[in-house]
Amino acid sequence: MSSKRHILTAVAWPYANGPRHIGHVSGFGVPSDVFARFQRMSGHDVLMVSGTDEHGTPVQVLADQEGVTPRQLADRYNQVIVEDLVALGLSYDLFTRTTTGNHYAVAQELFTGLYDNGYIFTRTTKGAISPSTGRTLPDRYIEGTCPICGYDSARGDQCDNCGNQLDPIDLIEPRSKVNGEVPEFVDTEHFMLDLPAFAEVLGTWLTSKSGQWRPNVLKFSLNLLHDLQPRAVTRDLNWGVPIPLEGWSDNANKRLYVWFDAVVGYLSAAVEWAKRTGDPDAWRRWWQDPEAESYYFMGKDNIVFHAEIWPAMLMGYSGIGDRDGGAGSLGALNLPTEVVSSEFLTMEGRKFSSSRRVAIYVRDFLERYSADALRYYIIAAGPETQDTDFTWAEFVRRNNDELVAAWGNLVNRTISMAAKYIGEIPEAGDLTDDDRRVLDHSRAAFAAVGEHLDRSRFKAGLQEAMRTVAEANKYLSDQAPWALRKTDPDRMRTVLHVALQLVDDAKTLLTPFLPASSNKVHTMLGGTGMWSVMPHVEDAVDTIGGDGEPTTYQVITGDYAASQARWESVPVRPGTPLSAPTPLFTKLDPAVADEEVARLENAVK
RNA sequence: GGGGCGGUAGCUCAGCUGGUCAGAGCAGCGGACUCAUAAUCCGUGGGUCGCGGGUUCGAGCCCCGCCCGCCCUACCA
Repeated sequence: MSSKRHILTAVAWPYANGPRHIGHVSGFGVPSDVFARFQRMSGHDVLMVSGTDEHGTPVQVLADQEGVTPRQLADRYNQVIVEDLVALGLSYDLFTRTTTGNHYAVAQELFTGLYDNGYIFTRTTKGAISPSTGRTLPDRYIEGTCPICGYDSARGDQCDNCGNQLDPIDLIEPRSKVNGEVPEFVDTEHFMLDLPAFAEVLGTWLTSKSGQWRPNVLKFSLNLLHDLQPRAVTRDLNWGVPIPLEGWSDNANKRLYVWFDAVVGYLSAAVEWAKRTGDPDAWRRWWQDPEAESYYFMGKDNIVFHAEIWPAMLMGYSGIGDRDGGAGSLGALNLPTEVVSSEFLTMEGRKFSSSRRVAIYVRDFLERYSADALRYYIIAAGPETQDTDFTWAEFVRRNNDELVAAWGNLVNRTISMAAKYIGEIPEAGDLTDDDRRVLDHSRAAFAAVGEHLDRSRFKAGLQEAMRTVAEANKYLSDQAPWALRKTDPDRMRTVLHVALQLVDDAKTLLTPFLPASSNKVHTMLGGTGMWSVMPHVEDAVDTIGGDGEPTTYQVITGDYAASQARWESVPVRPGTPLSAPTPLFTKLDPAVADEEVARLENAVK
């Protein structure tokens, strides 16, 4: 902890086919931000990157349905998602998108490197295409009668009635879910990533992570090694990154498969970030220094890409694997230090489902409640190691009893008293054993909470931080400074000094979780300047969609180095003027829970 | 079908490599206090740890079988 580390915080790329719901941000968003903020406060060099994932069939299909181009659709949802993530206070160094010229170039470079080293080969496969467009028709978009049970709405990949896995070519009377036409099964040539060539190196690497990663991620990944198959990296589609090979690059209907380019985003975003800082090689400190660390945050549905496929791509590009060959022109690239996957959030007992509108969108949520209230709930009750259920009643309860009653009220009662009785932060007189003990505990909490956060145990970290809040409330009850006011004013001043110090420490401990409210407390305690810098939206310029003209788009970034926040107890300064505080959080009427559930029921109808 | 994860007090969840591990918070009940967004503090009842076997001196924690939920199964990021 003493030396400065380079820590890449790689956050899953939200797919730009709609607004994101609170399940999404509880998986990748809030935990990664808590981690990044904590590491920055600890003095480390953090690079936190992500962006919207905008290619692929789902975007294309949705765009067709709405009568817009995929690019227009991606633009729209990129914008929505950027606004939501900024509103949540997620401190990306760069949140960009996969449709930039920079991203195209880096994705193609990865492809080329893998190809040159012999890890990508072509294979002719039988695939369904839409006869009217010539595009790949994914299995899930094909419907027909199940050859096994006769169910007439079986999907191409699986029959929902009998549960059997299917091959779309076996469906009786297959039809496209997109437009009803009969799909055509044609021979089509695709590039494949030779995953089996990495089985051994992946196994060695994964095994070395034993005891470090969350066990479910590790077990799951190791198990996948038993049956690695080559995986297609191209599709018949014109919405995506062109294939950078002679004879293929101008094929309008053959593109890199969306997963391939999306996962390269972690690297391309780092490169883009470096260019923006004016030091184009700056990204190398996080990707090529052997001491640098990288943490990837995502939901459990993405483990295979982050613990298996992306590492294989990095190895292949770097010249590690069954076949020899050197590193590509960027040089060898670091493998993930840790893949931090969270489980899923359900919603009042049901799965989130955008199509059935069983969802609470980030935007709707933040219109009515604060970002910190949501952040608090996600960390305190979110799906860190197992699926958890979001209920409005529990949200209201946590907000009212924990945020408002415990923390908000501690801030309020302490500063109120100090402001009313003294008007400034008082000097401490002689400290009693009780004073010293509670101050020691508070200081010790930095190591305890920090240990949890460094190991991505956010729930435990928050609990530990909130314990100091409870201790401070107890301290006030025990010492009763309001009663000392008449009997022993000097002692009262000491008690309030100690209490204010506890509040200040708790504010620091809670900063990674609740940055906006910690900033408020900083100000209330007479602090000036910016305690913990929040992200902002900024214009960037690049070519978009791979075609010529440079365009302006918006990115999330921030000058986080300007933050004063450090992971340590800082003595409060006696004499600092204090004024009556304003409430830190809003208490919610319990009726809110019923209203929100009703709103959800109506949406479902 | 195969694989992964989970099923612990009324509710939401902790319990890492088997031996105070039967816990926390909330809700309930009783009390204290009044500085504070009626907030806070103290005390207290409550569980056959999904079901059935097994290993062990000892098992929520290990093994086997079953039931239920969720996720993945590589063409819904």
